[in-house]
Amino acid sequence: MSKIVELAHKQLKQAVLDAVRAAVVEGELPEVSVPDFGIEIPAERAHGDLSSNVALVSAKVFGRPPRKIAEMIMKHLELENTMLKSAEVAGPGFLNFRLSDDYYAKVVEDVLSQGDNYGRSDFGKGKKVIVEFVSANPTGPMHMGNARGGALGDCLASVMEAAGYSVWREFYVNDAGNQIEKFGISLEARYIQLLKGEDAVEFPEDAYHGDDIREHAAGFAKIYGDKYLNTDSRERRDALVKYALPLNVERMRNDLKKYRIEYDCWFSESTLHNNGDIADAIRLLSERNMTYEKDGALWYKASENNGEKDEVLIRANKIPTYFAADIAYHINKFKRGFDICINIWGADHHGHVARMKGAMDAAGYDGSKLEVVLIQLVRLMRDGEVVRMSKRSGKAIQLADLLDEVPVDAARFFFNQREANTQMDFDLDLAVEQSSQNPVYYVQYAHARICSIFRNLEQEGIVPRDCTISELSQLVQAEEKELIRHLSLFTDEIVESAKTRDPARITRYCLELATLFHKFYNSCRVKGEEEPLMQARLALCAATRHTLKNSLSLLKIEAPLSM
RNA sequence: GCGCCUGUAGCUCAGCCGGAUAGAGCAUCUGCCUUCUAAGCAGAGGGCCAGGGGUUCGAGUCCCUUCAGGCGCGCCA
Repeated sequence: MSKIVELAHKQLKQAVLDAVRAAVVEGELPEVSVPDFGIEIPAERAHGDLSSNVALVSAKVFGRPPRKIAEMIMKHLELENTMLKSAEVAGPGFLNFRLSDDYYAKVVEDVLSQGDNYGRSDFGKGKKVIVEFVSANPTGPMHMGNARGGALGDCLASVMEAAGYSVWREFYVNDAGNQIEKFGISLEARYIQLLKGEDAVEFPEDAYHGDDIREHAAGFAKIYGDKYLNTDSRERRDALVKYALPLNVERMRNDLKKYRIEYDCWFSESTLHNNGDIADAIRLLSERNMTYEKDGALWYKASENNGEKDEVLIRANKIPTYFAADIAYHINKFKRGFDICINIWGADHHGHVARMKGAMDAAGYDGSKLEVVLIQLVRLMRDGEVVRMSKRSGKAIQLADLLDEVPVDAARFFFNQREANTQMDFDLDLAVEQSSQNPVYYVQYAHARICSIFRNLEQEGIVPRDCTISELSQLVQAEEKELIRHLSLFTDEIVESAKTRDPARITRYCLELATLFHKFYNSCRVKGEEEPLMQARLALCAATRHTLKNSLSLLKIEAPLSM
């Protein structure tokens, strides 16, 4: 909470408790402790600025009707020296409070004094958080799910940073295991087909059919010619993978960079295979009596640790499973000292969540520190119909396809409009539309409008100056108060967003802020007002601009100076 | 079959720890530019909160149940 909001809440709570005490002393209420009560902002503005349900929740312990209790508290309320102006009893027993004008003035002053830092807090107390997201399979291009996961994961990371966590962004590169084997088989088949004709070998049905595989094979052939045509298959595949994999990873890195995502670390799964981490993890589980052998494979007792059934760690062919590697990877994260490990996964992996957490417990780590945010399917919509095919590849839509059509600002905003765990349709027509219907432009327009006000006044030689609290207290119109009230909630919104791991709250906050500014703009003029009021409104504009910019920067969306 | 998620206006979605008359945007209709950006604002219509039980001062919100949709239940990742 911003410190002004926090102070107002504290004062309200104290005033209520003092009033209850006074009523007890007078013998009007029995001497029992008041249950924890809430302070909230009433949906209906006529109900005041803040409202408390203290009388409703304490009806039982006091043995009086809520309304009566509210009236008693009201009678003893002492609001002097607080930022609360008045109070009244309403409805079934709510106590409704009004905030003083200088409360609003202080909020504006507070925002301005914090500037680019407004909204940041130390809620997270510097706890170390790792957010692992996208982690797309490096055997091919990234798809729509990765696009959504990227926008959400990156924004969640930013939000947690702003909420006072120490955040680490990581991409887990699955450069080992079965899918790499399949990648090699696919490349090999295309390589041979390229050199000896399409009919030379049959392309395996379950291999990767994308054009990117052919392109890699061609690129490889250009360098090595037929050098690997007659070598041992193993050697050939390894060479092909060694050539193509870095190219794929590099492409992902570039695409994500275009998408404004940069990682602190690209963590290779292969290092876990090579440095003994996987063997160590399996040994650890075995020592803790969590494994057994059956049918030539080594099994992990998942069913004893939150899993639905037991899982194979080492196949009969002695190759560890993906699950084994993933256990080692997460142990590695814990060993690196992260207090919270957040993974952004596709919802199709949800079956994996409980057993992964269970595996951490089984290995002697705290599985509850591992959190998974699941992302549901995205459908791309054009003209009201689902788009399945990519124009460029004829296959599934890729992240790169999306960015060909949709500005990064729009893509990032749209993906952050919905909670992760709900299916969403991405409206292509809307995302590219440069009009008020497009929410991104609506928000950016508000920012550009504010900048324009400053430009215009500057041309007339008017320079914004610091205002006194009493000058800022002239901001008393309904539209001004609503705007300020929303500014005051920003810090809290970020904290809430971090707590619930839900960055979608930020886009909603931006939209609401833009709306309130547009309303203010239409009903209050800045230019041409008396100097003190004009300066006070300029201050409000500046505070709004900071808050808009800060919230957009959490989403890594530009705040344009003009449009 | 079992498990997870979802169901709120014609459409897309909010609804905070259970609070007062359930809110936005889009779409539809009506107004507002000689004054700081009309990419804006003001107003109107539109609801069995999927259905049914329960918990309590009070339920869109919590519990049970039915229905509908999505996903998952590999020595795949």
